[in-house]
Amino acid sequence: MPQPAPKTDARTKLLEAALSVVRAKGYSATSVDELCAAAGVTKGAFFHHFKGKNELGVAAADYWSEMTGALFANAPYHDHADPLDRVLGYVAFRKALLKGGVPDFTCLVGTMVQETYETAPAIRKACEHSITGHAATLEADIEAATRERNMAPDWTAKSLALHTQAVIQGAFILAKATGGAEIAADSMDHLRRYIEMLFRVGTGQAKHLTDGDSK
Amino acid sequence: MPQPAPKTDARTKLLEAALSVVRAKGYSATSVDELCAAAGVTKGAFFHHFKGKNELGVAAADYWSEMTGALFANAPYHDHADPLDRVLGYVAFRKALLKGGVPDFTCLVGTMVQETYETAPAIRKACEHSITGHAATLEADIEAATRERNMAPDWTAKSLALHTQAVIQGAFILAKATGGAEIAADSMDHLRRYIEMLFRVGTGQAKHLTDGDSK
DNA sequence: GACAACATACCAACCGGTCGGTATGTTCAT
DNA sequence: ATGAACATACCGACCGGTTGGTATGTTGTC
Repeated sequence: MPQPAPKTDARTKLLEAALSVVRAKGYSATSVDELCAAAGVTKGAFFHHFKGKNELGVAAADYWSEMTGALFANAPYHDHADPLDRVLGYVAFRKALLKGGVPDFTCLVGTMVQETYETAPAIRKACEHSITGHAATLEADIEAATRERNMAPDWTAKSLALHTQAVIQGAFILAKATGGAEIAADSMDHLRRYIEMLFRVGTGQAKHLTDGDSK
Repeated sequence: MPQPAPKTDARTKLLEAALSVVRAKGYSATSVDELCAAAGVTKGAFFHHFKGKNELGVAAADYWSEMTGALFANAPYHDHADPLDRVLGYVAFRKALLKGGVPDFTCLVGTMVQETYETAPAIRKACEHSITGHAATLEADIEAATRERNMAPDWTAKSLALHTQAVIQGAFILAKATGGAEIAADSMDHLRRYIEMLFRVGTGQAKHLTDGDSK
């Protein structure tokens, strides 16, 4: 009673509900009523916290950035000394995340931006920020890995970081199309192989790892 | 003799309208009324040709397969003698297609499957068929390229063919998120580089041929 | 008693889908 | 060759449910 209990408030419950419902049904097909029902709150609570559905969309994208940001920040792949191992560890971590049903491991902002990129600029921007912000966490390690090896590649660390996101997002689409994660896992294997090759046979004057395989 | 009407019928006009409207707004956000208005037909015509919205979704995916199938079948990259050149030519062709506004070059079935994979199994299946069918047109060339070089890779032609689709679909998502095609083009460059490296063309050394790095 | 955090009741617009109807063939026995 | 019987393509008013959104409480806390 004197202590305000740490109960989850309606806003958080709505955002949490948005994560699961929108990932399963898409943004447009998710109604406000449905969101309220899933969150166990009423419509009044919804419009108390959000001006409208689109504002919830933006908030959900931001919330997603927060959640996934924490997940990846605390992931063990950062412990590697070699920045390249951190990058490869990231890809392995992404692959390990492919568990459970398709809606459980796919990306909220990747789903949302497809539906809203032309019709809801605010949501598009929030999704862009989420994806590019996440890619940016890889960029430093990629950059460090090239510098450590005195490479002068004809690609930028930024473009490779974004490419990993493209592969991952595309893998999710294939998973949704086939109804399973297997193809997505295969694609991430190809991504891992690509990165390994980039840092072994530099395009240009770079050279690396004269002895055998890493495993 | 009595020729069947040479005018475009309502069904085709509706499918054509679906391609552009759905790619811009998504499937769920596209209403039947809107589709009819864009096609210049009435609602009666719509429900004469399609049992419901979902049946149009399936027909649109099939129509998309038909249209893109013809586009790629007639594309010039098939003329290369070396199957690897055909694969690389395909990637270059996909990159060259990144012109105009984002809704103009993105993929209908990739967009639709994200919204419907859980709620409309028939559409999901049609989209899966469209993507895997398109990937299959690459598989033979990839297979031939490996055989021609006596390679025994630890990846399959099928998985690489599907990986190209993952990269392309993911590139579209990034294009939608950023509002431009530049990042998508960069990602396709990475894909081209990956395939080149897999087959050790360009600056790479073809040291692996009988090197025994396969399983 | 002011204010935030919710709940309840309600609305107008819009949604997918239905339905009775028309215009234009096509078929085929007469 | 005609005309009844039937089929196809399309029209647009209409229906009931759902939508995002609003207006107005109620409740607990400072």
